[in-house]
Formats: sequence, structure tokens, C-alpha cells
Amino acid sequence: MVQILNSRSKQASDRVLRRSETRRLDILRAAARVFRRRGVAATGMREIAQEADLSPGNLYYYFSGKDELLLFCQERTLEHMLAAVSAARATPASSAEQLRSVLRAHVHAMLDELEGATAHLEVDALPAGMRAPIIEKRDRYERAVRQLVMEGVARDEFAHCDAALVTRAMLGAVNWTARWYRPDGARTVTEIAKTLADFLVRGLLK
Amino acid sequence: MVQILNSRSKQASDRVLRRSETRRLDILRAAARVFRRRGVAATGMREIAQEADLSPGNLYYYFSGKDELLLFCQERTLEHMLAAVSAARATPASSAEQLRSVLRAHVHAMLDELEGATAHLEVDALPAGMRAPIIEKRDRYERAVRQLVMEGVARDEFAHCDAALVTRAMLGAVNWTARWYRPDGARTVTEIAKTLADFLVRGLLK
Amino acid sequence: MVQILNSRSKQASDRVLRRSETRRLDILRAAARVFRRRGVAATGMREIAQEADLSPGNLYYYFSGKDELLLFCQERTLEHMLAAVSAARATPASSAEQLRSVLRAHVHAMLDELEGATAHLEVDALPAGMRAPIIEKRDRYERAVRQLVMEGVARDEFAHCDAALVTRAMLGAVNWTARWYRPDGARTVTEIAKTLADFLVRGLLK
Amino acid sequence: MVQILNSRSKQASDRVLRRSETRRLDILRAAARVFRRRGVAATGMREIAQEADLSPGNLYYYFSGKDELLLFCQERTLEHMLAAVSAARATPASSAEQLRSVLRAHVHAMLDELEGATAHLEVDALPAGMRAPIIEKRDRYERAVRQLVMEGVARDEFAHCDAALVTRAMLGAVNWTARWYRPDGARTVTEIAKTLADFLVRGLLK
DNA sequence: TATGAATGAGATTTCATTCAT
DNA sequence: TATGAATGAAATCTCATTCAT
Repeated sequence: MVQILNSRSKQASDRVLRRSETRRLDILRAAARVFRRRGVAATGMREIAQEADLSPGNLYYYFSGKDELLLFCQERTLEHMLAAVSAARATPASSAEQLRSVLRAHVHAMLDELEGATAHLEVDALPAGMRAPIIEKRDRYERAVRQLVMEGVARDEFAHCDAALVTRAMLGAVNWTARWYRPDGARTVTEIAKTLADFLVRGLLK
Repeated sequence: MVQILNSRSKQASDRVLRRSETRRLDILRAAARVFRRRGVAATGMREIAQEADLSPGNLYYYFSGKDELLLFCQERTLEHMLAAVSAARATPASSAEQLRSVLRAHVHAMLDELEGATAHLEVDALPAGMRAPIIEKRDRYERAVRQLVMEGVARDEFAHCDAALVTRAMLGAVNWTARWYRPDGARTVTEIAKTLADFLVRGLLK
Repeated sequence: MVQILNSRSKQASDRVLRRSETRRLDILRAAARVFRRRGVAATGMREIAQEADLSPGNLYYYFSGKDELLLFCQERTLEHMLAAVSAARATPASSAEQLRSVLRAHVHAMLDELEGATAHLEVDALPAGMRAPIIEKRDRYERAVRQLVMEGVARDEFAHCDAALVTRAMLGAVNWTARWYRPDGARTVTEIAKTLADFLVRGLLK
Repeated sequence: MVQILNSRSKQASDRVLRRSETRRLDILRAAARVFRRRGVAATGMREIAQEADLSPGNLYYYFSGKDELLLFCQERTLEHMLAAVSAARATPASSAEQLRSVLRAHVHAMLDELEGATAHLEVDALPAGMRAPIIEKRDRYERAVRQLVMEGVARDEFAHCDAALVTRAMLGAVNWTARWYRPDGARTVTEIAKTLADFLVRGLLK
């Protein structure tokens, strides 16, 4: 990935790099789409290559292999989600509204036509040696959501509850959308996100 | 195989059949455990054979292949779950309590040490031609749960809601337990089942 | 196969042996039927066992394995055919009629409902080390038929010809019946045998 | 794979395709050779790969599996033979000479060093679902040969006979050459073809 | 003699990855 | 950068044969 810069102008090499980065992103997005459609384990490099409009061999010019591709996919989405939870918590809104907003963002992060990805839900598809940073992010995210729940309890917005379990229940409900959502279904992603967030938070309110 | 069946030989063949069926069940349970631990797509016949304590080739004496094994696993669990929902609906309890009972049974069907199985969550791992009966059962189950929700609304126990989406949210929350539950975790399956069922139904109450 | 004779009467043990031989013959016939139906290479021991009405394992009580079974099948039929050619040559008939009679017998040896066998046509299905006696018989048979042709030429019954090639042509024509003959077809084995023998010898006559 | 095709790249892709087709043909020929040597059922993918000088896995880059390989082999040869019979019938020659010419071509189609193939004789080696087009061609060919026989009878060139049976006898005689022909034998393919054709047609003449 | 069950070698096939150009 | 072709490891499955009873 690190390129040996030739003697041409820095601008030119920047442009090359930028083009290359764009290409890598395109490939990541293509991979994410196939992973979402078929599941990581059932997805072959050939399918990814085809979705990204290049030859199988050429994939390896941009990524070292399926694992790296998967790792970056997962990282990207988790960072998306971590940003969303940070944004929500930076808000003066109620815990309920913060939580709803996080859950809605979560659904969008998975299902949005262009950038939605679900590969991060399959951590075990990574070789054991590469899981640590993904697990760390995933757990950090879960802790942040749990924190929102606990804050709501502390603020007397939410009833007392087993925050750990309830958090997982909520995350499960939104994660599961990846399994049944169809773009041509009766409800839009936005509707789904709102309905689920409202329902789940309702179970917490006093 | 023309045999004169006297009452003794018939008994013997019954016994043999019964033993054979027992063995098949043992293997199914072993397969279900590995499927639950590692996911269907990532599970190899070798692993199943090892878990069931026989040689890989010998698996094929009992089942025609991975697909059949998977099909039976899925069918078994879905029938368990359908029985549970029928049992709950045969009860004079409130909709809320019926629903809680179904959700608890659902969690148990997946996580119980001995018989818990999650393979039915991965319908796409079956070859397309074998999916129909599984999908039918799965959808029948979902419809039954949705029916419970709608009945609760009709009886004024539950607030008005998008029953289809809310049902999927609840099922997602319980299905997702398969991903994070560890037998040596802080909470028992029974605790998890109760907490989740209570939380989820709470979101429906008026 | 060699049995340890117990102290009972010799008669009894003879009866056992005879019974055992009968059983072996039954199995050979069953094997021959399956070999004819499906070809040697495509026939499994399970199919033979089923056709012979015993368990797969039990086959090995009577025969040391598939190879022996095949060997005996081939030997049996070839000896049939050698006997037929000897019988024909012991006759005072013309060469033409002797030859016709051999060819008819050949067709019957392969297609007859009860005893017909074609396994001897697949010599290569035997392990190389076991082929010698079969090849010897097969070649002896071919030589005998060729001899008939050459005698007919010497006696001025047949036109001069390349006896080796013509013999193989005739044998090919009759061997090939095994591939297309169906018991429920329009012509009986006897009709086929006669028509083919007449046609083939016709090509030799002056 | 959206590509702007300028005249150069199109040429290149043509060249590539042509090379690929050449390779496929090479492999087909190699497979045909092994099938002829050892019989279809006894031939493994490893042997074909070795004969074609590539790794077993690489075979699957060119063909989807053994079945496809076999299908193409059979189709190729049968089309050769159908072409030969068409060519013969387009001729003003006598029925006898047309028939001889077909039989000679038949022998060549099977035994010629380079392109000879015999896989089409083993239709049952194909999975049942793939047989139809092969059987259709095979039967069409047989009908065409039978037609030649019947025409000869109608023209009073041939004696009255059971055309169906006699046709099968002739085809059996030539098909059987595949079983005994050895390239290092005493007679060339051409000699064999001529001798057999002459002999077989002789049996038809008045 | 007879059987259900077990085994191990080998077959076909898949697939991530690499190579040559 | 890009590609068609190649590879090798591993997966699923088959099957003759053997074992324990």
C-alpha cells in the first residue's frame, strides 16, 4: 500500500495515492455489499472481485487478502457507529432521545443502500489473531450504549433494569434487521429505524 | 431381505432401529452444538464427527450429508418452538404472559446446554432446493408470535404498534442471544430468558 | 472357504458344504446380474449384497472381495463359452453351421435371463495381477472361433479373409448386444442370436 | 467488467478467448485419450489432469467437472459421426459404398491417434439428467445408418433383412474395435476400417 | 453365519492465493 | 495496475473392507 514516490511532483503522486485510496474504498464498499447479501463465510473472493469490477488477481494489489478486506470492512462500520454514539452523547437531549438516536443510527449504518455494512457482526470470520482491535471497538460501542442506559436509570428516566442484558437485547433487535431487511420491502430504512428505536426505548421508560 | 419375522426377531429389529435412532439423535445433538459454537458455514464435517465421537466417513452411515444433518437440526428446533407457541396459546393467561412465555421458551430452545440449537437461524446455509419446509415453519412461527402481539392490542393490553416490525424486533433480541451467550457467563439461561421476555413485553404494554 | 470339519458325520458336513456352494453360486448370479445392469466399475458391493439378499459384511464370508467375485463371474461365463465352442467343433456340421452355433451360444451366454453374464467383457476391471487366467481363457476362446473361420476358408466354405479381424468383428457384434438388449424389447434372445449369427456368417460365405 | 473496447483490446480479448478455447480443446483431447485407454468409469480427474499436463484443481478452471468434460467429449465425437453420415448420404454412390464409407469413418472417429474418442459409447457414465442430448444424437446416428441399410434393401442392393438388428450388429462390430485396438498392433486404423466395412457390408449384399 | 457399525484411503471439487506477463 | 492461468490445501463425500458381537 505504501508507494515508492517517484521524482515527479508531489501533487502528481498525491493524485495517484488519492486515486488509489478511492479505488480501495470502492472495493471495500463492494465487499461490504456482498458480505451483507450472502454472509461473510459464504462469500468468495471471486464474487467480491466481480462486484468491484476487477479481476480476482487484481484484488490482491489493493488488499493483502480476504482477511484484510474483512477487517477494514468491520473497522469502518464500527467507527461509524462509535462516531454516532459520541455525537449523540454530545447532545443535551434526554437519555431516551440519545439512545433512540443511537439505535436509529445503528440501523442506518447496517442497512443504508450505499454504505450499509453488516460484516462487523461476524467477528469470528476473522482469524483469531486479527480479532482484537475489532473486538475492542465492538465492546467499546456496547459499553457506550450500556452507559446511556445506565445514565437514563440514574437520571430516573428509565426504570431500574439489568443494563447489560437489556443493552444486548436492544442491540440484538437492531442487528437482526440485517437478516430480514429487503430493500424492496414495505418499510424504508428510516421507518424501521424509528419504529425499532421507539419500541426498544419504550421498554426502558418508567 | 425377505425374513420370516417371528416375534423375537421383530423385537430385535425394533431394538436395533431404536438404537440406530438414538445414535442419529446423538449425532444431531453433537452437530447442533458445533453449529452453535462456530456457525453453520464455518463448521466442517470433521468437527461434527469429532464432537459425535466417530470418524468422518461414518457420519455418512447415518446421514446422507451435511445438508441433511443441517435440515434435521433446523426442523427439530423449529418444531420445538412451534410446540411452545401452541402450548402458550392454549393457556388462559393474558396476552402479555403468553408472549413472555413464548419468548422464554425461545431462548431456552436455543441456549439450553443439552438440546439448545441455533442452526435454524441460518436458513441460507441450506441448498436452495431444501429451504422450503424450513422457511415455511419459520414463517409460521413468526406469524404465530405476531398473532399474539395483535391479540394483545385487540384486547387493549398492548398499545397500538406496527406488529410486524415489533415482532421482528423481539425475535431479533432473543435470536441474538445465540451470539453472545457463554455457558460460563454471569447469568443463567433462565435469568436471561426472563429478563429479556420482561423487557420486550414491557415495550408493548399500554 | 475351507471349513474345519466337526466330528459329525461326513454326510452332514457335505451337506453344509453343498449348501455353502449353492449360496456362493446364488451370490455369483446376483453379482452377474448387477454387473450386467450397471457395469462392473459402477457396481458397489452394497448393490450386490442387496441383490443377493444379504448384508454387505456377509458377502465377505463367501468371497474375499469384489475382485474375487468378479473373477469367478468372468471365469464361469468364459468356461460356458469355451464349452460351447468345444461342443460345436465336436459336431460333423459345416464350418458355417458350427460358427453360427457358437455365435448363438455366445449371445445366450450373455443375455439369458437367469444365467447371462457380461462381466467377462470388462477384463480391465480386475486388478492387473489377477487378469492372467481370464485373459488366457478369453484368448483361447477367440483363437477357437478364429480357428473355425480359418477352417471354413480351408474347406472353401468361406471366402478368403483376414481371419483375425473378421473374428473380432463378429465377436464385437455379439458382445455389443449386452449394451442394447432389453428383456422387454421386441425380439427374444433366441431371435437376436439367430439373426446375428446368420448375418455375420453370411459375410464370410463365398 | 464494463470496458471501453478499442480495436486493440478487442483484438486482445479475441486472442485470449481463442487461446482459452484452444486450451479447452487440448484438455478435451487429453480426456478423450484417457477415457479411451481406461474407460470412463475408471478414469479419475487426476489422470486427466496429468495427461493434459496441469494440476487437478486447474481442470476446474476450464470445465465445471468430470460430467461436463465427459459430455463435451461425447458430443464432439457424435457430431463428427453425424457429419460423416451426412457426407456419405450426400454422395451419388451405391448404398453399399455409402454404408462402407460411414463404417470406415466410424472406426476412424474412434481410433485415430489424435482425435479418436470412445467416450460416447458410455452414455450411462453421465448423470441421468445430462443424458438426453447425447442419447438423442446417438439415436439419430443409429437411425441414419439403419436408413442406409433400408435404402439398400429398397434399391435391391441388399438382401431382405431385419434392418434394426443388422444395424446394431454392424455398429457393435465397429464399436468393439475400441476394446482391442492397440496403436502398435499389426494393422493400421485404415486397414481395420476397410476390412471391417467390407466384411460387414458383404453380409448384406444379395 | 450373519449383521450393524466403523474405518481409511481416495475421489471430486472448491477456493484463497500466487504467478507470469 | 491488471489479467488469465495455475496451485495446493482443505472440504465433502464414497466405498471396499473390516470389526465386534
